[in-house]
Amino acid sequence: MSDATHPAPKRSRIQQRNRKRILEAALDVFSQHGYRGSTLDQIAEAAGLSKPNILYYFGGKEEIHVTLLARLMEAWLDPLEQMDAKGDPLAELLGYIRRKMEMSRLYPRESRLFANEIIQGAPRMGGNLETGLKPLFDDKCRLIQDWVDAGLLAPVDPAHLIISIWATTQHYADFETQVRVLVPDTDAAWAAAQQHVETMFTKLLAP
Amino acid sequence: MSDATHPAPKRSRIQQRNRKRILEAALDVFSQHGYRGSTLDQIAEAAGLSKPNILYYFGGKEEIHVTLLARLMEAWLDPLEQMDAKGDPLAELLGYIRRKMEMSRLYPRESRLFANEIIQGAPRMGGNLETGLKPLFDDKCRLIQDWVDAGLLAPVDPAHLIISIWATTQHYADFETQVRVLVPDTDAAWAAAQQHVETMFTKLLAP
DNA sequence: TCTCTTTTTTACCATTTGGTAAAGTCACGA
DNA sequence: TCGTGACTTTACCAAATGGTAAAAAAGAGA
Repeated sequence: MSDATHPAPKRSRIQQRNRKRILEAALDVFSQHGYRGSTLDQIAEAAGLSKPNILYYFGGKEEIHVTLLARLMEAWLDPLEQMDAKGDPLAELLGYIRRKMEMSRLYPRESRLFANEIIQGAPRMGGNLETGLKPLFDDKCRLIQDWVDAGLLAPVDPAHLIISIWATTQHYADFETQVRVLVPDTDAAWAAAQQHVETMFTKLLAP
Repeated sequence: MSDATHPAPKRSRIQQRNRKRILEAALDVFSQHGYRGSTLDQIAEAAGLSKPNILYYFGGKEEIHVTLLARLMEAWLDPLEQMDAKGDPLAELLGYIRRKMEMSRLYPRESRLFANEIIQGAPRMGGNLETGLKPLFDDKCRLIQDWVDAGLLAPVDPAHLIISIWATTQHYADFETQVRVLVPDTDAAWAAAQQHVETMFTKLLAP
């Protein structure tokens, strides 16, 4: 999937390097201040490039943001995609939960970028929610329903199960500021958080 | 608790009415676009007042935002405060969960205002997190721990329990855009959501 | 009704910000 | 080494935005 505006299919070494730099810097800035709270100057400084130079690589502020969102969507869907119909239901779901917790710990910026966008009504996500997320979501809901029907999981509403998995796991990234105030020593706390979430869903799902 | 900048303790009828209008409009705008994404002109239009007129009632954009946050903090803490040490542990916690779900349904704008602020590092919350939230949080954590120690609840990490209650309940307000895409017919879905969340925590907490 | 205070409007302003034009500068193949 | 296309910088600009000054209008009390 290449972005809409820049036509070039092959990119020079310099382009690859600088586009990467810009996206990395933009992720930093956008995830911290939101779309409108971020300025091209901030991104430029973080990327170590001049503002006009950034606009040489991207059509504009919005294009950078949209590019980021589109790229991240893939990575975001991946853990759910991995949930396998052929595996053991409870193990598959717990694996999914573990992967999501891992993502919150390793990629909090990405999580906050999405959170910012969704909270504000996803004005720049285009149809990505409908075309990217919804089909996969529906597919996995069906899978979970099958598991429930087969008696392999306790009866549960698949849609709300997935939603509550997102809620609990992403919360640690999105509301990190709050969590840090309330639960000091974030390192040891991560283990406790992981333990808690896994226990919660194990008790919910065990048939 | 009066706000810092405006000294007047008694306010005229007109002032009361117009300050209320402004805060209501600002809640609408801020919760939808975040702090920097919102403009005084937007707020002014939503309030039906001119921009300079708004600045007659509030010292500036930031003061409006801070005032909103401070006011909402009280309402936000209330459901947790109500959790009573003398009641039945499971019933008290489920009551708390129900009140939080209710708040997400009735006051999604307030929830999103907070979410926006926290995600971006709570730059305008001052010490409200430490002085307002933390003491209550710690207090209730102790209460829950007592219940666990007394064998009235299944063993659970109190801090992460509260955090996961926040996560699951607030998610429905904060990520409403996403939920709406994935779960059509929001009316019937609310009942299912409530049911799901209550089941989840009942299974987790039943001793 | 007259006067003094409170509220509202009109006309501005300085800064910030996304974006552009055009003149360099650099890198690399011939 | 030289020319050509890819990359960078300098110098701008127009619009948006938070905020102010001061005049005008509206209330309220005597």
